[in-house]
Amino acid sequence: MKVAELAKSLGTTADTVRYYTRLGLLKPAKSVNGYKSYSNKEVSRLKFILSARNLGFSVADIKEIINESEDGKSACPLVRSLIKERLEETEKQFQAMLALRGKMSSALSQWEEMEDKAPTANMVCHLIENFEQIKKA
Amino acid sequence: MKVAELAKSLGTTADTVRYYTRLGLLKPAKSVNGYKSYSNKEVSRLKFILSARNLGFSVADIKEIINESEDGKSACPLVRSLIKERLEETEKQFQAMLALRGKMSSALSQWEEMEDKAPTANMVCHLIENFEQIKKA
DNA sequence: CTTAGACCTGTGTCTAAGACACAGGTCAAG
DNA sequence: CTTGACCTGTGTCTTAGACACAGGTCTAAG
Repeated sequence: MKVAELAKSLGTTADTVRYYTRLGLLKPAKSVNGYKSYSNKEVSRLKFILSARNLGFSVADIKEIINESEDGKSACPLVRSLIKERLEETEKQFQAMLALRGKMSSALSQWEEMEDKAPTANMVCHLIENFEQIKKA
Repeated sequence: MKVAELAKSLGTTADTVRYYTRLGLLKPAKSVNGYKSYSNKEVSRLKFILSARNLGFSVADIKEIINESEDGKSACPLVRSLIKERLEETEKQFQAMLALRGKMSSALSQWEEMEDKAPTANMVCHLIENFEQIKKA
């Protein structure tokens, strides 16, 4: 199997496959013509990687998980611990985005009814420089 | 004013100031000793940049805004149009994070009551490989 | 057999927004 | 003058791939 075939068969891109290969997550054999040749084992390996990415694991996490399992150990405890970390991070980012979204949409609606002003020596744009979020009552 | 002084006075880092300087958003004079020397104008300029970043504008956006204002034009229309774009992006990311968060927390709770398993030839971790999100009723 | 064109490949570079490392410069105290 | 503390500019690193590109491969036509 060539790079593009593998990629298409699992709905991803050749670049992604190459990237995982570069990191050593996939270990294709060398074909006679120098092309990388992926076996069925690589297919299920890639399937695993894509599932894990989809669940929020980083590529580094996945590398760690694979290493553990290649030592014959159960990766389950590691997997549980990693997802706990990632979930916390996601929660933080989620809250940050929530706040940002509120700020932005508040700014947008304020600005729609404010006039344009030309810049001055110490003011680039009064919309931004005078914006203060209205506190919730 | 030296880099670190400027940074501290506005609650940011010297690296950030250097970064904006590298991009040409700040234009310090050269001090005799080769150090960059920031004036009061730079202070308000940096204040503007930080406000804009805080509102979700990218550094590239800010560069564009500043360029507009340095041409003497009002940047307000550009600012309104840019924030609309950024807000849409933020909304998309927000929804993505919402979904991811749900998936992750669902996985975590499922996995807490599942047993560990050793890896097999075609399975790295059954927790991940067998995970399927429970559809909402 | 040869050639043209389409498609594929591996490698190297680029992205955002700074953080970090590091060799060397500056400055005040002794 | 020297020591040490702090500061500086420059260059490299980060994520997870996307993109560019020179060149190789393969199929069909001549």
